[in-house]
Amino acid sequence: MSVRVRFAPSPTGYLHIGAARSALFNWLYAQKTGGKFLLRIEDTDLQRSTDESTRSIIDGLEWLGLKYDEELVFQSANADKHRAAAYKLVAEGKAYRDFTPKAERDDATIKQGIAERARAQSAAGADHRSNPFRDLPPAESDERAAAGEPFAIRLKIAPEGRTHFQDLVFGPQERDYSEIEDLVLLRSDSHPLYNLSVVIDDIEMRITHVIRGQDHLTNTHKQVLLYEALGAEVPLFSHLPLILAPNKGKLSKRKHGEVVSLTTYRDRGFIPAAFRNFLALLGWAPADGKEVLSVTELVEQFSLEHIHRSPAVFNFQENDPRHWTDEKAMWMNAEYIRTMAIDELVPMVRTELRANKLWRDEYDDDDRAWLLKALELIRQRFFTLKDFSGQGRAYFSDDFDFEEAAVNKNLRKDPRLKELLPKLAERLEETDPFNAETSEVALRKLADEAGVKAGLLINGSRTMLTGQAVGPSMFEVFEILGQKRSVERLRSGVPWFEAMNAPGDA
RNA sequence: GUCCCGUUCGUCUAGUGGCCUAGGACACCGCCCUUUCACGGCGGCGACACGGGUUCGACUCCCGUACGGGACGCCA
Repeated sequence: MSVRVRFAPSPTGYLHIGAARSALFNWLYAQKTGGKFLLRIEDTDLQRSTDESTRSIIDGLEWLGLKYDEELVFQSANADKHRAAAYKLVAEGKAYRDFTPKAERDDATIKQGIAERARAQSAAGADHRSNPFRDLPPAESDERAAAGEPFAIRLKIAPEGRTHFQDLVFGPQERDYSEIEDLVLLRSDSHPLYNLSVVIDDIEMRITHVIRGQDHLTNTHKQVLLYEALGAEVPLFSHLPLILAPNKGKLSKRKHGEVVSLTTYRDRGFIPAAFRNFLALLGWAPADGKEVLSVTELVEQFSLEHIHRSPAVFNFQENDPRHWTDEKAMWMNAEYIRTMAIDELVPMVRTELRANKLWRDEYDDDDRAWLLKALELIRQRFFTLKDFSGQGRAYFSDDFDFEEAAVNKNLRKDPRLKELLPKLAERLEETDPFNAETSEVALRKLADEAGVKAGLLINGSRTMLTGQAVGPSMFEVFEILGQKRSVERLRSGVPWFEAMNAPGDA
C-alpha cells in the first residue's frame, strides 16, 4: 500500500515553526516514499478558527515549497460523519451516553485545573470506570435521550487490558487501560471532539503514517482504541520532539512573539530553501553529517528512524535585535544567499527591490548582465534579502544614506581628502578604459604622488560611493558603479568637508 | 499526583560495546588572505547530568538519583 501522510493544523493563528517542521517532515517522507502529502485544516473549534489563519497556513506551506496533493480537507465539513460514527458506537454498545451535566472550565487555568483534578482523583483512589452512566441499561438511556435530556457520548474503555502501537520515533508504545479515561467523543451540544474527528478523518483519508508533534504521543492510545472500536486498521505513528525556547520552556507566540511565526522569516528576507534546510536539521540529521542540503538531498537522506526523541532548543535572544532568531538559521540563510544559483536569487531580489522602488525593468533585459555582476559582488556579505535594499541600496539608487560613523572615520578624519577626492574624481574621469584594474592603477598612482596611503583614498572612496565603511573591494565597486557615477559621487563630497570647516564643528 | 519520554561542547548534532585522546555545524577567539567588512583557509576554546552495576572494556547495556519535556478537557 502506498504511503499517505497528512499535515493537520488547526487554523487558530499564524503557522508556528514547530508545525511547519511537522509539515516538512511529512512532506519529506511522502517524497521519499513516493507517497501522497495531504493537507487537512482542523477547524472544528469554530470560536478560534479563522480564514486568515487558514490562508497563512496555505501561504506558509507554499513559501516553504511543500505542495500538498489532492483536495484540501476542512474537518468541519465532516462533522456529520463524526457524529454518525459516535452514534454508531453507542448503538453497538462500544460507547455510552453520559448525562452528567457539563462542567464549565476556565480556559485560562485549564491545564492547572486538570492536573489538580487528576491529583485529587488518584488521591481518592477513584478509577476511570466509575461513571454511573457507563452501565445504564440501553432502554433507559434511549428513553432519557428521547426525552430531550442533554448527554455527551463517551467511548467505553474495557476495564482491563493494554493498548499497543508502533511509533517509528519513540518505539513500541504500551499503556494500561486503567490509565485511560472514557473519553468524550461527542459534546452534549453534539459537537464532535478532536480525538474522534482525527481518527475518522484519518481513516477516511486512508492515512498510513501519522507524523505529528510529541504532544500527541499519549493521546495516541485513545485514538488507537477508537480505531479498534471502529474496526479500522491502525496507522503507523511517528511523534516528533518538540521545539523549545532558549529557557527550555514552550515556544509560544504569546511569550516569544514573531520569532515563532513562519511568515516572519518570509517577511524578514529569508530564502525559503534556507529556512527549510534549517528546520530539517532540528531534531534530525542526515547520516553523512552534511548540513547544507538541497531538497533532493533532503528527500534522499530523510528517514523517520533518524529523528531524535529529545526536544531541540531554538536558540534566539529576546530583546537583542542582532540575534532575534537562531544564529544558525541566519548563517544558513547567508550561506544560501551567497552560494545559490544566481538565477534563482534574481526573482527574490527583484521582489525586494520592487517593494522599495529600486527595481528598473532594464534589469530584466539590457542591464541583466550588470545586475548579475552587481549581485555577485554584493551578495557575498549579505544575510537576508532585506540587505539588497538596505546595505545594498547605493548600488541601485543615487539616493542613499551616509552612515555617520563611516563619514567620521573615512572622510572627516583627514582634511587632505577635501582636495584628494575631487582629484581622484578627475583621474578616474580620465581613465580609459575604466574598470577595476585601471581604477586601481589610477588611485594608487595618485596616492603615491600625494604621499598618502592608498587606504586613505580607498576608504574615503568607499564611503563617498556607498555611504558605508564596509563593503566589497573598492575597485570592483568602481567598476560596478561605472565611471560616471563614481566620478559624480566622489565630487559630491563637499558638504562633509564644509561641515568640517564650520566654526565650532570639530 | 499518575503515566510516558529524554539528558553528548553555549546551541544544533555524529555516535547502536573496543574505530572516541568523543567527530561535524553555528557562535566565540587567534592567525593567514585583505590598507575596509565579509567570504575563504588554517588553528584554538568547548560536552558524554550524577551514582551504582554488567563487561577484559561503556558515551554506548541495566538499575537508581537529579534535572528537563510531554500527556492526563464536553480544547485542538
